[in-house]
Amino acid sequence: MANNIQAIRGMHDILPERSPVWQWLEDRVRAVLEGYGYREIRTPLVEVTDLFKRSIGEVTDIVEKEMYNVEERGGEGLSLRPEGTASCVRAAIEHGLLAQAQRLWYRGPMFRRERPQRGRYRQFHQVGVEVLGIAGPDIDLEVILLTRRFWQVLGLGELRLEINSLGDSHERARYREALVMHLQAHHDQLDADSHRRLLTNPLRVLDSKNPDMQPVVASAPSLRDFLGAASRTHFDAICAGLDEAGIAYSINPRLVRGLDYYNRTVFEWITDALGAQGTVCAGGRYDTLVEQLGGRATPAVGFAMGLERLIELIDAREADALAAPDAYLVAVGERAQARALLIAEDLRDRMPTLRLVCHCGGGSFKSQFKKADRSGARVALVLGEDELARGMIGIKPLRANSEQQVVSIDALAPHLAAAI
RNA sequence: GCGGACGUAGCUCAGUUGGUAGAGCACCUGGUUGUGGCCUAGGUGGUCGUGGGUUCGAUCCCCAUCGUUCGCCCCA
Repeated sequence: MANNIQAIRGMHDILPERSPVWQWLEDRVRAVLEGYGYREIRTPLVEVTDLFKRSIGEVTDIVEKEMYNVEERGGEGLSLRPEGTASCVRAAIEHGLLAQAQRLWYRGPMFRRERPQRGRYRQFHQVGVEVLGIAGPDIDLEVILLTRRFWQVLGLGELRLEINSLGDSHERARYREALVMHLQAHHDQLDADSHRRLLTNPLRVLDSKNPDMQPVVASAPSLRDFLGAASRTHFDAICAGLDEAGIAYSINPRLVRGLDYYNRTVFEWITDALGAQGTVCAGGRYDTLVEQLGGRATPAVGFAMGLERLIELIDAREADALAAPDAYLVAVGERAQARALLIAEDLRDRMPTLRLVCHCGGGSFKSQFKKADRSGARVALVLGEDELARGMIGIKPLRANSEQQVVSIDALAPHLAAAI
């Protein structure tokens, strides 16, 4: 291990043993998104640093200390994307997508130079959705319904939904002032983190996990009291919709956001199974972002979910079973091995969807059968020198206790089709 | 970024009050078996994360470093 190069901190390989779950997750998620008419958008992993400064916010941790910046000779600063929304909006503006409403989704790796922990990695993967150009609360609701369907399809229980409204930017600004005043009045009761947050993101103080902070937090003014009629109506409509759809949720007035661009609706799906990194999916409305990035004012809602966190909640058995090959071709003896490759090719020609592993590299019947078992294949095709001499090949069900069937090599395909 | 824990074969771990290490699973070979699944005999495989220090001698002590992990911070 001494001089070996290893993957860098917080960035991990997904090994073949694990990839079936990833593929299963990605396939199912994609199927749901297509079922709602969302279309995939793929954007570069690298963007001009300024894009993230202007969208996420200059004073956020992400921008201040967690971005991977890359140098380009004589050019402007570039960064590995720490999230997906900014790129989507940039692309939508750049290519005139905003002429009509857009339901977009994306997936891929994101990069944040944080201290790694379970559920928090320096390269991690998100699937996200961005709906651009629809203002009403019905689309907020659709997006939440969509996420609930994810959990149904993925077999996840035990996720709870928390929602809140941040109001529009004016309401939020007024609240922020009131909150800062309150916090300053109790300055001596704040812990070090909260002192810092007072300057950077005062709303975050409400989120404090320090029990000593609870009195100050509890006596703070409530954001809800600062919402205007329009914001309230919007929020109430969503709550009513959730009720009708039978989605349990709790309104968490302290649910705020680390990213600057959110307004009105914010929501999070949370699990207790992952310790400190329990938020599996989070999103909300960001009606001012498009304009902020130079596009014409366009309402927007979206969310992102962390795939590593979801993977931890998924039972991998079904995925592993789906990933197994249909058949495993066992061939013992030099001539049989050489012939096996050709037989396998012929089968793949005749059965385009067949998943067939042809054993290579020799070995005894015993060792080859062992591998066939491991592969999860339903049947083994058995080709020994004696079978080969007679132009025959064996079809033997694995796992089940049934008899080997010996058929002519020329007539193998239909027999194999019947056996799997 | 802050504080704590951990780092021994591919995997899960045991162990040495300091004298260069073991088990189970996996892998390879053989026996038994109706050519694999059970059972059984044997074998390969580790400079005990890395670098330095203390010591006659360190995997076990000390320091540093890298990595993982728990909480904080942050967030998906």
